[in-house]
Amino acid sequence: MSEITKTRIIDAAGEVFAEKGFEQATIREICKLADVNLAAINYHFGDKQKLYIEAVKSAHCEGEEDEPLLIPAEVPAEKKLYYFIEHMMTDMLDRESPTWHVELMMREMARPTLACSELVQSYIGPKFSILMSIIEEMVPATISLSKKHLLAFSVVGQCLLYRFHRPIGKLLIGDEEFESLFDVSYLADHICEFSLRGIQSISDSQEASS
Amino acid sequence: MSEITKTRIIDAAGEVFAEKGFEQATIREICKLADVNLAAINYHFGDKQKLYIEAVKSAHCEGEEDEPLLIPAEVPAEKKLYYFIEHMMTDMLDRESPTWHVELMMREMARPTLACSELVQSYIGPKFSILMSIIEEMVPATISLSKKHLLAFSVVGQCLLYRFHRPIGKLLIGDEEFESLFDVSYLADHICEFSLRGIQSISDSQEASS
DNA sequence: CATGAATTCAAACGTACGTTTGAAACGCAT
DNA sequence: ATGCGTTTCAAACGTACGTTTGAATTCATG
Repeated sequence: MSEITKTRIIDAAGEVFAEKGFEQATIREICKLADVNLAAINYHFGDKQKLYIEAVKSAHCEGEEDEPLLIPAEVPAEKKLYYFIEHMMTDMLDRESPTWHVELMMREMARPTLACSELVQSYIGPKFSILMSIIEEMVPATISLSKKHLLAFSVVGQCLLYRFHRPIGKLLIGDEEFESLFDVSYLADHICEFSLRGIQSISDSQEASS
Repeated sequence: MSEITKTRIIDAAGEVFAEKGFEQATIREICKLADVNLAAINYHFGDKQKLYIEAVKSAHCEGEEDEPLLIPAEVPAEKKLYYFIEHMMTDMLDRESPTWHVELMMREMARPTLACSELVQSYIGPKFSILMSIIEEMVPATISLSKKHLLAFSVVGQCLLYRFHRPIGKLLIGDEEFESLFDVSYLADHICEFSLRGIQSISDSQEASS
């Protein structure tokens, strides 16, 4: 029963894969970090690829419980939207050095591999469904599903920018200025207010045309 | 005078770097595509890294002239915003297989390397400035620069989502549904309308508090 | 304690990569 | 045609990688 070896390898692999990506990570570095022999990866997982998939799986199994997104049903939809955005931004940004679980999932989002579809199914999909149901509370029932998808994408697009294009942002407006914006609740406030009006706008124009 | 060799190499390099990224691209593949000898890269550029930087440079020098963004000064700011968004979306999405110039710049945005700062300075920066000046036409002068930056980020965040997270989108809502949304002017319409209200919202709340 | 399967280990294999080399081919002024 | 700097070429070098191997070790079970 050497499950402890397997988990040590997965932890080390998650860390290294998160930092360097699949191709740039080497099993030698992973094994050194896990303090196991080189051949252990082949023995326990088969090859590098299978280890990677296990690491991604582990990323969204362990990571999810961090602070689950539980939104009280009785609050108005506007407040739910704020909770959602704030939770998403916290997950992505609010750590000194984010745990490899998040980092690895973000990497998988940026450049999907085989492990991606499962990640979408068991992690991203459920979150997206929550957002969709919040949006559905705010728009008339007559609005088409496509329009609601666009609204959801507009919300998450604003959030993801700060995760995926941070270096560009710093180069664009300067390090200090950009970092000074980088307060989760400040950003969440902005995105939420911006989006609330946008959502109203679309549902207004839909009602007018129906 | 073997400038033609250099340009053949840069073209091939741009293509391969765009498709596979810096690390995954091999100079052997580049040389084969360019139909030059292996040693040509070292002779003309020094090493792989310097070739990459030259390729990125070339990407935003040649690529820029495609269809320059010229917005007539007399149209209302709302229309300027639409032009901007539509131009950005067209650049990023509206090609069967996008020219390597765009692809390479997008790759550099997703994971910046040494070549990034120059890309920001000479390509992204100017575009961002245009967006900022459009926003400045729409908000009261009293609004802070930070708030205007947030507004600009909200606009481009919505646009970039469709470029960088297309595979996720397809997995989330289904291939056909997602691709059916993928019409540049339809998306630009949505993002523009969504953003116009968002921008108004922020400037309203600013005026109320000032 | 003895036995056999499960696990670990050091070492090596084969391959692919970026880079270097030294000679050959070319272009061009004399 | 001769000589010389520039450019191309086939071949090799050194290194790092994923993977494999077969022996050594550990461990549970009888």
